[in-house]
Amino acid sequence: MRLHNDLTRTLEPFTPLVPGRVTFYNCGPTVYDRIHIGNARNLVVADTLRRYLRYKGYQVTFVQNFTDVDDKIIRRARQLGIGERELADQMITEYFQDADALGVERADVHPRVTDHIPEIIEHIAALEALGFAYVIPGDGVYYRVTRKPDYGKLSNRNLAELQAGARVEVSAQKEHPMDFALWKFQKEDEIAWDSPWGKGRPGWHIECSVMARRYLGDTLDIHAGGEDLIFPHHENEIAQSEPVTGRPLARFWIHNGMLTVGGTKMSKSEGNFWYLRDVLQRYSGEVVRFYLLSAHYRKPLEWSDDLVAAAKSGLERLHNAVHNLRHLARTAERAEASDQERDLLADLIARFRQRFQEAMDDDLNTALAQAVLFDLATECNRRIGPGASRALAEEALALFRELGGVLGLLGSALAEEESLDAEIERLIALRQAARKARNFAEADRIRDQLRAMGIILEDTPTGVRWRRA
RNA sequence: GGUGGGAUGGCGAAGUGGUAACGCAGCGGUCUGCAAAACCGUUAUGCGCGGGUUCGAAUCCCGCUCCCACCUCCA
Repeated sequence: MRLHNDLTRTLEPFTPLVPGRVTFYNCGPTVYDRIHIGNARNLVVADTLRRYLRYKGYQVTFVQNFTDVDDKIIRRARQLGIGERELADQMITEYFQDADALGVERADVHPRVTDHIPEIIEHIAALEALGFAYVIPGDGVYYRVTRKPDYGKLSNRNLAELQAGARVEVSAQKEHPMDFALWKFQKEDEIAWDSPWGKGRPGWHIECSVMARRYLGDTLDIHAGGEDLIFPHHENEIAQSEPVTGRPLARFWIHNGMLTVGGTKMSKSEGNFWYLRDVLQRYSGEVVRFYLLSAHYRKPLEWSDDLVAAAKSGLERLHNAVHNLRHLARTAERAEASDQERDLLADLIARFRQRFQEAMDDDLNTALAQAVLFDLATECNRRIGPGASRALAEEALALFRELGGVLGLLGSALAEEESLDAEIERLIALRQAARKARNFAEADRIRDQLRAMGIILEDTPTGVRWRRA
């Protein structure tokens, strides 16, 4: 598999440090609010990469943090009149509801900053001992960027360039404008912990350095996040980690592109964002996930209702193919596959599994992988019809399950049949009787009635088939 | 000012040297009692513009135009 490594800005063959095992850290949300659809893209991309690596046979250890203390959390908690921990707890609960809807699996560890204060202090002390930290009284402990000759290697810029375009407020007391806080001293009655430098709380970047190391070791195989985290967040993580461990923080840096609205980046500060929760009122998590994977992860992706609606139609095509196969499996008169069917199946599996893997191996080309699923659907629709054996239909379904599962899609369509309630069963039977009596007006009336109840009927050569709208 | 990314049919989106995937939308047809679903056909002689290299370029080179992101919190 090849992945685009943002550290080298090239496509590189991916191999983990320890054969067969992958350590993977994704920068998780700051839990001061519900996540928006842009956050969702990062979650889905990281989750999909994780699933694919597992599919390839790697044992993946996936860690994603919660940033549960920062300015925004403190401000929000005050507005609401609750504690920071309480707010964070609430938002973490909300987070899991949203992530679950998207089919994003739980990380192996979801560490929280406030549970790792001693390790953070220890790390800052280590930096200080190495001459990478200094105190600004009344302000905080700062990182000394000029002490790191390769500072800027991830974002591909040097201190002179950074300084030239700096929009950051330059504190008169900072040695360099790019120096950043490792520890912020307590102001007023802000939440704070004791430290050798005084009461305060961690700076933004230090948490990831510390928690990634705590759970995954000095060097991660993959560190992911949104591309807007490249600078300063990930640059600063590297700056903090590498002097202490003496090792590269991560071997592969993977960043997803931004979601856009009207061509410009979606962001909380701009206000042009949609909460995932609200989007999920209109579209299923699967539709959202499918849309988020419909473009390559490193490209910007426009978010609009029309585009998502079109994706929903496309996904329905895959669902229909699955429903067709399930109906065939259910109604098949023959259990065992014929020789001819076995050949067909072997051909389908060989071709589509390979094409799918080639797509995913090429820097996680999920758009192409989806196209493979569409082609598979067409092939199944064309070549597996009435008269097919149950074995053939079920094996084709297994292929959908395998490939769809890597993308985190099609789970519900493939799931065991929920039973219809008796009233609906009765209406379907009534309509069948009406059709048999060639009372089509009555049959159509019942079909419309069921349609209004969210049940779509389709008459096939092997009997009536229903699906949910 | 610096650093990157991008412009592909009506819409979205793959494709980085061999003659334009895939999805949506549209149109025509087959099937159907009618539908739905599905299938078949059809919709870019051309991939921002102008040059160049090559037997051959959306893909490489040069120039130009426009757009976006990052350099501040952001996924």
